Amino acid sequence: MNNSLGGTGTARTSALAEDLRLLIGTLKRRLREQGQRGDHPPSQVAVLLRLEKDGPATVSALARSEGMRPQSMSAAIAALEAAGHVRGAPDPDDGRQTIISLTDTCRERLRTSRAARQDWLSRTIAARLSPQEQKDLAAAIRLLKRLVED
Amino acid sequence: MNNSLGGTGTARTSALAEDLRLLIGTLKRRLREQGQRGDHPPSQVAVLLRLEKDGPATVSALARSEGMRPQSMSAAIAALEAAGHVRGAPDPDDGRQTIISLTDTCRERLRTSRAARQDWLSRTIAARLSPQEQKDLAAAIRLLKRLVED
DNA sequence: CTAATATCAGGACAACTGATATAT
DNA sequence: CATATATCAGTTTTCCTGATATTA
Repeated sequence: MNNSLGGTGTARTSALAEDLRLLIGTLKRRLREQGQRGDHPPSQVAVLLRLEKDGPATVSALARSEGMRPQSMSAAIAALEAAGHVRGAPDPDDGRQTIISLTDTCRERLRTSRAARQDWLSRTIAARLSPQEQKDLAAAIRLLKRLVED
Repeated sequence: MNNSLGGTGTARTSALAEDLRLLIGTLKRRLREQGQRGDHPPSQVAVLLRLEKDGPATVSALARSEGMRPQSMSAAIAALEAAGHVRGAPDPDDGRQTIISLTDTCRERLRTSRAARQDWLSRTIAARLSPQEQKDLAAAIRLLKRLVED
């Protein structure tokens, strides 16, 4: 809280933070390069991930979750439905709503794409770090998790 | 290279990779939440970062770097110029070209925005990790850098 | 004359706002 | 009747392709 760079930590903490920030950017980029998603816009991919994580939902609920207008979400859902990634079914209890859910095909594609990214990282860790270094990395991950808690 | 999950590493390596992948995603998200960029589209922000990193360049060179058409880059540059973020000057040696460079104001904004993200991370490290844990983290960062080399 | 640079014109797409039909 | 859901219509933005003027 007294170095000249305006931070609240020591100079060594600042250097550590810069190293970590740049490293996170690079790792994220490398992960993204593996196992490409389909050619849908990011917002549509986000909808698929949301459906996978939270289960079936209505158009309006999805729009709220993704910070989009319901009209835009309708169009996005229509595109995803045309591509066979989601399916709509009328809600038996509320005739206004349509329940959107992932198709099994899409669920499998998401799993495969995730596995591709995961496998690259897994292979790289196995190839470049010794068993002891892997233990050290596991310990470091516990430290890093503390940084994002709460 | 013989576990049932189809990976090439051991089960423990796979678990490590999954932990790390999720952690990277969360850290990246937290960093992004700090110090928001202006309301320019991502491709225009990318142009600013490119100019900051590599120095002044022509419209065509920028278009090649960012994987855009020169016509689209022209429009992007016009928007950035209207916002006072870049400035164009004719090339004295080649009358066809216009050299695009960052304004001092923009360079300062980029620095400030980066510092905001950096400071959050720096403060969090200082607040949540003991000096010994910070040393451990520095060692772990050296390990992680090996994963992205080459 | 050929190649490179930048721009003008028009189109496609994904987000937006406003208005409307249907169901609770 | 008031509220919520979904959609129809039109606009804005950002990318694209095709064609053109200028300079090397």
